[in-house]
Amino acid sequence: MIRQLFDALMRAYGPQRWWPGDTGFEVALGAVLVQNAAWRNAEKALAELRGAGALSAPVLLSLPETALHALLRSSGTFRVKSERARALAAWWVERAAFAPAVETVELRSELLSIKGIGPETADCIVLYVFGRPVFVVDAYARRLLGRAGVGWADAGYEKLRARLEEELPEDPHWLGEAHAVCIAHGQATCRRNPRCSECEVRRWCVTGRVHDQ
DNA sequence: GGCCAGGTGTAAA
DNA sequence: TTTACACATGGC
Repeated sequence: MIRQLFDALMRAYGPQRWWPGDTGFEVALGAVLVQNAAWRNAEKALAELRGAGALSAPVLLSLPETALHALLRSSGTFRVKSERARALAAWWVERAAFAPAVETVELRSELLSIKGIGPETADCIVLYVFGRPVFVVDAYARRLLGRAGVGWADAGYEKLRARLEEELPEDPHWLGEAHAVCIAHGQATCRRNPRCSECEVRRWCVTGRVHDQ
């Protein structure tokens, strides 16, 4: 049932080519910068960093605090994110090269031990940077499942993630697309308007289709 | 002007 | 274990 819902969404929205980024570090940094921010604004900060030649961990670490603040300003909460970006960069310099040899569970807990990396951000990195099969639980996924009538949609992060990973393919590419269509669908439907909860997801429950036609 | 965006850490009950 | 709040910019 969950599997079929995602399949329907994937058919409706098509391949998403997500997550964007030229390097692993850029993708990981993007996951930090998008925290509680619109992607558009996170992207601006990444562009600023690129312009400054600071889209690499060692260079980012070498920047004075004030310079980093200025570059990250457009992503919001820039003082907080400067510290988080640095913590990530420090881990990157030290550990990223060893990551391929580390078990997924271990890699995940390493990332979670970095200050400023919580479960969602860690899973984005584990999935999109290191290609491990994890389901990224975000607000969109939660809302989607809730509207589809999934009873355990409001369970805690770990519980929800485990349950979804149990039911879905253990395939990083598929799970990446699954996360991406949650976002595509979430952004295509109104976030607050209650009518939207009567929208495509509910219709899917009846017709097996996300969109008409 | 007000509300919100692909969250997390901390403090307090 | 749960809840409340700070963090701060940019778009609508």
